[in-house]
Amino acid sequence: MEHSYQPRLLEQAIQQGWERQQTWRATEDTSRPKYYCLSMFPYPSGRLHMGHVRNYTIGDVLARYHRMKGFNVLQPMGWDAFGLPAENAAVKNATAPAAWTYSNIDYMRSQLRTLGFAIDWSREIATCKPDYYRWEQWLITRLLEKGLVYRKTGTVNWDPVDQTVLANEQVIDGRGWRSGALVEKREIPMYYMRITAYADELLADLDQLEGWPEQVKAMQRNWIGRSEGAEVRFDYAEGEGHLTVFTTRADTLYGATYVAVAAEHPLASEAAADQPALAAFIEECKRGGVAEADVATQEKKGMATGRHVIHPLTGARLPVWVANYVLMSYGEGAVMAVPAHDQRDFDFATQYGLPIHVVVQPADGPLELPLTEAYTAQGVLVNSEDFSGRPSEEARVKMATVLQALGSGAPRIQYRLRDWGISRQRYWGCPIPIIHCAQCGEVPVPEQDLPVVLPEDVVMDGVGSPIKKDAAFYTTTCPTCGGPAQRETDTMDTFVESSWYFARYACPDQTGAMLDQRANYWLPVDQYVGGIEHAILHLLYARFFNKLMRDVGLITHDEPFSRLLTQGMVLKDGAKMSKSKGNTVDPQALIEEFGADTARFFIIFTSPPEQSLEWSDSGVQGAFRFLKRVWALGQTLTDAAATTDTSTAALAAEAADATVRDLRREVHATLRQANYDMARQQFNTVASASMKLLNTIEKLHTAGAAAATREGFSILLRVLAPITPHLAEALWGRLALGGAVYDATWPTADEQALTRDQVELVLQVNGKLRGNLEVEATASREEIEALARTHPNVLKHLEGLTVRKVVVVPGRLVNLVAN
RNA sequence: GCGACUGUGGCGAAACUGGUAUACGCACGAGACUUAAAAUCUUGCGCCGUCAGGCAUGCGGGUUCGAGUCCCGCCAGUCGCACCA
Repeated sequence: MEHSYQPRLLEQAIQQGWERQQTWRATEDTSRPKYYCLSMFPYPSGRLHMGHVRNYTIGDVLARYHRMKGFNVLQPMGWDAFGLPAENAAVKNATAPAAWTYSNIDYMRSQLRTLGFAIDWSREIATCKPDYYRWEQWLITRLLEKGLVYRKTGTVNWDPVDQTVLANEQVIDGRGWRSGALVEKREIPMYYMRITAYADELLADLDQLEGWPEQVKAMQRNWIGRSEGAEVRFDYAEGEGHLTVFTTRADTLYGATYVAVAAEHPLASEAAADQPALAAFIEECKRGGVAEADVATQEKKGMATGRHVIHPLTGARLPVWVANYVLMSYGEGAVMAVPAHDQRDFDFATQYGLPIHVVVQPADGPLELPLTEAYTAQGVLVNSEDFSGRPSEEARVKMATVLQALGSGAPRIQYRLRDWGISRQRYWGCPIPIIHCAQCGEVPVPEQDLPVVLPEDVVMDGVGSPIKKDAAFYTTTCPTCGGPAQRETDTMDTFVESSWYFARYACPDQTGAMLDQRANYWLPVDQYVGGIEHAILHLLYARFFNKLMRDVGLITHDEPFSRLLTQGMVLKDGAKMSKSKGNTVDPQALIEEFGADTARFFIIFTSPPEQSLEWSDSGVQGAFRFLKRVWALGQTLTDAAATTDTSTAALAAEAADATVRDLRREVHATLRQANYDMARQQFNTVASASMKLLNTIEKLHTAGAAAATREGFSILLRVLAPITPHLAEALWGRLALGGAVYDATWPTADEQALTRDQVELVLQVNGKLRGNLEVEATASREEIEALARTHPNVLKHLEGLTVRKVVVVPGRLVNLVAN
């Protein structure tokens, strides 16, 4: 028998056993409740990083725990395999993105296997494979027919030197990352998905997601940004035409002193035609990237266009300004400015000497003039003709009605959410299944011609996408008229693949349809685990796709993820691990030195799952030390295993000893707490509990209580089974505790063992700790109070004072309030 | 700039509904075993104070018999902001 803990050998043997027995293979089974446990699939960047290890360890703990609780568990894994890094690597190493990606997948799969996750590998998918993305293309063609996919222009980052579109992360301080050239905004045609058509449902259904963190739901609500207000039409004072603005404060309409438009607004370019200074200013506004964080933090600037619009109620001529803080993508790209009641407008008006008209005042009196800041609260209207004297809320509604009667506006609901631009001008992505025909326009690729396969054997030269230069790819014939036509050469945003993979895991081998009935068995995902950085975009898009798939009749449920756990980042020296900072820890080296169980235990123990985790090499040592102690005690107990009597009678006989009884109570109290923590997903304290259990069991062992020791150890191994599955399984087998630990029943605390005759109370005088009191568990409030008043240290602190009140919290404390 | 979150010993953290602040670890000190070291085991460990006791959960207020926990206002850090995934 081997006595020292040798995790690598042990773990390999155990993993081979799982593979032989197909232990994690999941099949539909209506006799048990199902539990679909999903961790966000990785981008195959080359090697696993600690964030992956943490993510998948948390998911694995949940999967294994639920299996022991009697659930039919599915835990799949796959690869988010399209994306920009493969193109960058291809240019750098002169390889094809496909080859690089596949070799990364092979390596990372082997890494995942050494970590011992309970994954059903038979369901593995890679999104860059045609048998996956063909169904995404199929859905897009359906959505095109339904009008949920459409084409319009969108703004992108343009690098004028490299003549290419840049991702936001490739724009650094307003310059292209390779060329260093100043980036410009440019309008190009793109395909969009009409997510705004689902805005109300995406908002409303957040309320049914009880298993989601409140902060994620709050972020999604704010992102969707539903606001009720009014649209107001301003006719041009010079020439024909009008512009429309959206406002949530129609009550301040009489205070509008100018209108601001985005640099891309048609009126701006029209006015710039004969004004070189204005044209130059518009060019300046177009400099820099499209990222909202950059736009929002830049200095507020504007310039008068010389044009005016007519105020719909007063008929006044208001000047139109171009302002760099107005976004073309929100609303109509124009805002009415009310400096007296909007802080941003106030700042702008002050900067450029524009008038400030107060039209709302607090109910309790007029504002002091001149204003030093905008008055943004609600109030009572003034200087607003017939509306003067009305409260804001009432005036707002009335104003919209009056505008509507005049044909100058209407009540409107506006969303901050914009339609989802899915076109990318890149190679390594899913081809958009559309054919452009001079005769028939844009024609979806017919179902029988799908998939549109992305050629994998290409040369990346760093300038443009290979399929845009590949006539064999883009030359085709029109499916409608048979005439010569061209394929779309843009590919899709990789968020599209990750928006439905969770459903495909249910039936990855289905070649005749996107999904089949197995999806309705497994879905919705019972537990989704992934990084908080995905709180908005990925999760919103996946929710959207779930509803799209529902509405084409593929699935029946409304929401994809019933519960969500957003795990925190892995830090070292207080900073995110990254190559550039040189503070990475390689999971591979860690596993080779200490084994997967130590890595898993450390990660679970060190921080609660939702918080960031600070890496500590000595913490890893501590985890390893603990597992060695478990192993050592397990070895000792193995020898006595066969002869140990663990019957209720044997346990009762041992408990005649007060020390043993107290220790056994501690075991069950710790277990009760661990179960509570497991249920609320606070796994770090479950790991703590396993350490406390070992401490207590060692004392039981020293005390010679063989039955209680073995009972405690069998509890410990089951509590550890989800966290350190290899160690738990090996010792469970050696101690002959019956079957395999992953199929053992999850332990519950013995209520009998938890009962106690005496309880300890805390004594306080005026809220300050002054002593302790041991009383019978059955003692009454009066008895407790009487005892408390006789306690020497309490008497000392009551000297010269009169007790005014006595607070007794049963089982906890007595507080004597005196003065 | 906007939205969301976090802040407790030297360090990671615990404290369920407001009820003994610092569980469980790490680091460190002392001791045992050893020729020695490693490993292992035992033990101590918030700060100030000789004791009595006092002070401590980012900072400033408030509610309460009692606040790490609830409320208000600050400060610092982290995540997201639509073409990184």
